Amino acid sequence: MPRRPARATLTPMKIATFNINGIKARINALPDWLDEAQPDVALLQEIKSVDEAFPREIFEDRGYQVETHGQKGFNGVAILSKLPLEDVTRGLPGDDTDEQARWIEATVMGEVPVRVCGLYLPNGNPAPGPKYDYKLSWMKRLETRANQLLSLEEPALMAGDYNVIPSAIDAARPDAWRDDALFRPETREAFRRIVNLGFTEAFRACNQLPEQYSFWDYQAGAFQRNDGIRIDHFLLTPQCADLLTDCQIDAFARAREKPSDHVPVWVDLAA
DNA sequence: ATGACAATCAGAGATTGA
Repeated sequence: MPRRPARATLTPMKIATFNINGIKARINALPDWLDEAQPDVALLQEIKSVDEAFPREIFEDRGYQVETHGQKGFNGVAILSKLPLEDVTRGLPGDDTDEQARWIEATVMGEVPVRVCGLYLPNGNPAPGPKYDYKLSWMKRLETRANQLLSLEEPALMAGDYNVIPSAIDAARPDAWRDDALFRPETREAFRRIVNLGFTEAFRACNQLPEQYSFWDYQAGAFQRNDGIRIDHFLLTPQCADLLTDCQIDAFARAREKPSDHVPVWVDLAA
């Protein structure tokens, strides 16, 4: 991780990503984690709710501005922010026929403004097949947006559930995932293509240890056996990476009452 | 080899997820 200390004049900004697997099902676990972790910004995926049904008061009462991009039953993303948000946009550009709610952007107005993009990348199983084709085409659109963000030369990040296991070290049993849409070579190649444009993958910039996961299946005691995968990521532009001071996974959230199958991942930025 | 688990919509069981 960057050794340079945070600039003393700037307050740390904690930005988290969390696939909550349904806001209705996480109506207690999410507020409990927010109260404990105190992120300034939380990017949420799989709210599985239309905008009108999202319980925004729970979060507004805690001082968060709430911006949602929902749909009925599946998918859906949101941003909670204690700092003002500007220029909120919804939907990943590049395909007007795509009706799935998987992308939301806003500028967080801290001392240093940071453009944040919350994403829920398609799962893609079964692969090969139309769902996998959709995943790869979505990643191509993501690459286009990533290039646009880089060209601004400003602090920006893209974070969320990428549904990508970047490397074998990021799975407890990589061989079990070889043919899966989350780990197929084309998936990893598409992810690398984006990272290699010039992004910093925040977790691996801070931590090279194995057995660091952000998802465990609900079945067969996967969490208890730490049979997990790391699929929730932060990609930072160079100007954002300059602000990075820490990135951690709140694995403890998986041991709580009625947990999501994902846990929060967060960065600290000197912004 | 299969199912195991959870959530949603709907109001049973199919679909989706990873």
